[in-house]
Amino acid sequence: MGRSPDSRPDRSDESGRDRPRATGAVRLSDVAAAAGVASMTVSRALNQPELVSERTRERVQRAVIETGYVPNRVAGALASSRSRMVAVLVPTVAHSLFADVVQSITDALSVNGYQVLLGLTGYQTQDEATVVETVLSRRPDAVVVAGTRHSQATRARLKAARVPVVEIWDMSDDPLDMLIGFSHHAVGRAVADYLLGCGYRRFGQAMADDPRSHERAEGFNDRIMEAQQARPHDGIDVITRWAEIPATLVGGRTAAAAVLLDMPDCEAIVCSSDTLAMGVIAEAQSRAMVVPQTLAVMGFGDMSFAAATWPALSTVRIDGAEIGRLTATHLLNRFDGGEPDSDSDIIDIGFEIVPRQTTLSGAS
Amino acid sequence: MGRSPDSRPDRSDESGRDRPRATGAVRLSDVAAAAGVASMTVSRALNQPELVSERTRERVQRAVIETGYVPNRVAGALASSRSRMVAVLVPTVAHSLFADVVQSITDALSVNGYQVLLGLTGYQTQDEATVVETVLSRRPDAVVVAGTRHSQATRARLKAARVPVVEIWDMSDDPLDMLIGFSHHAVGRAVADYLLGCGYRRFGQAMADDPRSHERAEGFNDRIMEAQQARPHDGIDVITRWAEIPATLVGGRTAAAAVLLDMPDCEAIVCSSDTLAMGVIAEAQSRAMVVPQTLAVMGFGDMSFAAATWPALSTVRIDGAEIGRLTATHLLNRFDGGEPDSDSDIIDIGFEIVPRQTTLSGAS
DNA sequence: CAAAATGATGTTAGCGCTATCATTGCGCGA
DNA sequence: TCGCGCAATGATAGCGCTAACATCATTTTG
Repeated sequence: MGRSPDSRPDRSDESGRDRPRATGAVRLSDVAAAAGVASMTVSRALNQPELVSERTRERVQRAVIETGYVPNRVAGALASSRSRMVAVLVPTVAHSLFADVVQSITDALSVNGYQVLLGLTGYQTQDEATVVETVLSRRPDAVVVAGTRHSQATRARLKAARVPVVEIWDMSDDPLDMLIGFSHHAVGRAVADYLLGCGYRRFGQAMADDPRSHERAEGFNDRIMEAQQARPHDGIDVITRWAEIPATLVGGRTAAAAVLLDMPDCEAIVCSSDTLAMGVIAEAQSRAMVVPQTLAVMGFGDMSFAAATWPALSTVRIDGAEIGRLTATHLLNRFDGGEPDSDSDIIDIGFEIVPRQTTLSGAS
Repeated sequence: MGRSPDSRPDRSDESGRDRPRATGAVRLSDVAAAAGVASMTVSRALNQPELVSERTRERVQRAVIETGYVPNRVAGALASSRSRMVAVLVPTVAHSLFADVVQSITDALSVNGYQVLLGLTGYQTQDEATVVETVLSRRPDAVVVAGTRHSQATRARLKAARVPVVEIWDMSDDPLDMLIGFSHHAVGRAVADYLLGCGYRRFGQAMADDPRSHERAEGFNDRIMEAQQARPHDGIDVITRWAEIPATLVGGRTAAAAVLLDMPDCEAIVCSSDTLAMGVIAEAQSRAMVVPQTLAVMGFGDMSFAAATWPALSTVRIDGAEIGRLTATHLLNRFDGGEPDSDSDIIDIGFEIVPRQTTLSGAS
């Protein structure tokens, strides 16, 4: 045959490489030449060392150092259809709750040689669809995505990708695959329960206008309505005002002002984040309202500053790092051949009400 | 020839694909078959649409939708040696300063089709070397790395990678390539200057034990020593105590306690982060010391809570988002063929002292 | 002691895309 | 009318690696 099927000779004997250097980088075959073995043997020595004799392994290791070889995992991923990348899609990392999750996923996965491809979806559903398509084009071995409310297109794409998917930071009856989060609705109910228990009756909500805050607000309102029906003459009531995202102190002040305008006798304001809560406190102080005696404030997130402010902020704690750890564990299990199992693949990690000084915990 | 050199037929006419589906995913050639054109034409229609006639472009677009094609950029990256990924290496994202930078780099790059590969280096130099090697194996088109103090191995690897490198969050006389940051030493001096101007004489430092905090402490001490020499009888003095990383409130309290043990008449404590500063304030309040009358406190970072605490925290503001934006702009310029230019490729974005209520700004 | 099993290494054939060059068709000026 | 330039498209040959199978030398086994 004039043209041998081996159109790309890969002489691995000492006579050396002969394909002209295409990219300037050291390739597997260069290491192979230096070690006097075949490329495949180098590949094995690096990726499945147990299959290679000790003598060869050492020679290869020496050759790797000598040549300064850095594997090209792009090529490796293409050849093996395993990219060893996990896409993590969150609305933002400039928000310590999601940042904690990203941090702990990254930490846990990196130990096992996986890397994180970061996708920031913003708070708009249509952005999510674009980001999902973009990250899927990298053929990640798994996708972690915040939230359970996705567009039909997003769901279809994620399913078509045929990779493990973990939805986090939320609960749902109908997860795509794995689900590790908590119920925002339950948070709202629990907060209402707690504040009713403290004896408050007239509530404002200062909530960021994102889907998960909506759900917490809904849970809160549900519980309040139950209380209204149980005790119709107690004057229990709630109004909700929405703040722009991202949540800022100023947004909190504005929302608090709106609440106090429409409900001047409001006793407690519930916020969708600790940051908004700080703004609410600032607004209260600027009106010479005393927190919590005149106005109670409840945050969400238990960010690092919540315990340190004065008065210390009552809030709801979510263990984001735990979500990240569990996510990593479950993914590694799947990569390791573990089968989907709807029992253990849906985890509600719950939450914790943290009463501090911005709410009066007097018995009702 | 029995074996045509085209060992992988890619019939693009309507008769259809014939390589058996290897991975189950839709390939470029499937789209080509559906559109009745060659693979290459589809590739062009997607990546360089201006080279394709409008009629063809539309047919391809229809075929893409019809087949549900998601490009495989792993293959694309291998073929073109351009991955359209930028590696971003920071110590942590669970810290709003770095999170802001990551957020703004990601935002700015994603508009141009680039994605961020996240590498968390921790605060240890040896970890950095490993992370650098790992991310370089993905052949990113650029590397963004926090800090300028790298091991020799790291520097060598980054240089060998022959990609643009941006060092951020720091200043140096000897950058690897581009540099966008500020001088920690100058921050330390400026803080000392400011506090001396406020009339304080006896200083403690509660600093996290990381390289950049060390540099700020050094700058602070340098300025203090100058003041001592200028006014030897004023009793100007400073002691420094180190807190563990990550910086926490408790770390701040502990460091403050250590300072106050060794220098009971300390007038002002300078911290390497706002979080530590909150801890210092907490410790002061627990000792019934009044901030700022008995003890002044200075933070670093101007995190979201700094303005909202009581008393509001005096601190140093760094515009992390601006670092991210500039980084993205400079990288995109390079990708676009821009040449290195040592004048514009080294940017000191400076910082800002933000006096609030934890320091007495009385004239000295 | 032949046959089968095992361990170590090598060979081949792609993974799905794009750089590059080749080909085709068409308009246009001399 | 002929060729030239240009625009549009196609064919070919890899990018650097690994899955899968092939080979060969030992070792084990009945």
